[in-house]
Amino acid sequence: MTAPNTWQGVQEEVRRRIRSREWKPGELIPTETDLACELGCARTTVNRALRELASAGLIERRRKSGTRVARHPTGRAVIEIPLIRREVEATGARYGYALLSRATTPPPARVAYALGLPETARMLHLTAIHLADGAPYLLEDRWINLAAVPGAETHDFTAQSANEWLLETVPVARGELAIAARPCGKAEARALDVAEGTPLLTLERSTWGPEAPVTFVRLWHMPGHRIVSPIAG
Amino acid sequence: MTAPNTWQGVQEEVRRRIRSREWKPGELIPTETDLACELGCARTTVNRALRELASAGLIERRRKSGTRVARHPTGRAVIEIPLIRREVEATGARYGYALLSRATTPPPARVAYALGLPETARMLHLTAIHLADGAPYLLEDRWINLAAVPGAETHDFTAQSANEWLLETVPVARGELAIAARPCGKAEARALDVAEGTPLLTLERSTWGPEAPVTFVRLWHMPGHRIVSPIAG
DNA sequence: GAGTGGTCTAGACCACGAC
DNA sequence: TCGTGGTCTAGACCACTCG
Repeated sequence: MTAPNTWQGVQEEVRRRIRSREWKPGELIPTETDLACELGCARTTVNRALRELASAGLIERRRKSGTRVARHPTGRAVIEIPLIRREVEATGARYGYALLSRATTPPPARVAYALGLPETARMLHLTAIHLADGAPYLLEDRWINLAAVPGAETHDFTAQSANEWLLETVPVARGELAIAARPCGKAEARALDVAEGTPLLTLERSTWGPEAPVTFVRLWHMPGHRIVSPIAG
Repeated sequence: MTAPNTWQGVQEEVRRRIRSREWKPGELIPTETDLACELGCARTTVNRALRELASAGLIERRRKSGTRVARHPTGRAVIEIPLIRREVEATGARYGYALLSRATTPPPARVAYALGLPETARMLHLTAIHLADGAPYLLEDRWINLAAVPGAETHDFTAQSANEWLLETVPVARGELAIAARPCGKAEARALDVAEGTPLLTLERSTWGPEAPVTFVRLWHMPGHRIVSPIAG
């Protein structure tokens, strides 16, 4: 039990009232000042508690009109995106990495489109495989915008994955993640040692620096791979 | 440009110093008091700014030892889980729904395991299809724990999806999401009108109430479906 | 033991937005 | 206009944890 005059306590109490339908969906709840008075704490404390509930989507707040219980509480799942090496090591397995191919070529349309670059852009194309205890774990298909990361052209990616090098080298401003199921192609089948056409979970990440697009990567997971995460509600 | 003595301003400045390597990964940064003094604001303001950066994983804080720049900044993608009806309507399409099957049977091992229930538990098994502009959008394969939601046994799910009914009826305490790529089975192929074996993106949600497991659902998306989300870093 | 972050308070002013 | 949430301040005490 948390003390009721702490922000956690206030939050707990508000959650309870929402769960128990004491405050119904769409309904207005008391103002911060009133709640503070009722629960015997400062308004600041109530504000902190409610602010977090609002960012979690459980309530909706607007100046002047007040705070309402959300009508359609939308759950949220947070997916962590760690270094691949750490992801492998976290399972207790030994991590391995090998560069499969390297070329400086213009990007295919889908990559140019995802990053908002012209198809004539100079890009470095790398494919690499990540291993767990010597077995294929993940296939990485990466495109790096040489205009944004000129150092990549001369860097040696045989020892360290582009994943790690970029993270250390380039300041990242924003990114986008796309998750999809795709049939394994011929090249992926060979690299991962699975049958062509097998359904594979793919993650695509587009990354932008402060000014220019930096990199686009498609990760092919092994068959059966699952992304698991708790849902905050 | 945000005023430097607001919490957003402080956060911006700290982010800048980390991006510019002025404060390097693993390095200790000044104490809240020092920063407040330097930036000309109250310690409370600095605290708020740093608290959010810590929960975003950009810095690591410990009492007494201080605040460090995280060594391995792990990106995070937040996936929203709305009502399926709202998800469809958000695309501008007309939403449709049809119940395909209904039975009260013991769960298969994978469902029992996911919820931590015995395989002898009484469960309601529903399959339903969600439509966008009359075309298949999503196949729902749901198991409901009748011990936790007795009302489900007599409820009519032909008009309203279990998705919506449960959300309105049962208080949810926590949940888990698993994303995977699976080959389309015979039943799914018929319901979604796609070829058997086609790679489909599946979402599995397990949901618990305050005391007991409530429901397990597997959602089969149409071929090519992507989950897209910004990455916070 | 002492330094650091974590939190609460009481008061104040501001910004948005419904009326 | 004016009520509501959003934020800043200065000060205080506490809790954790390192040396």
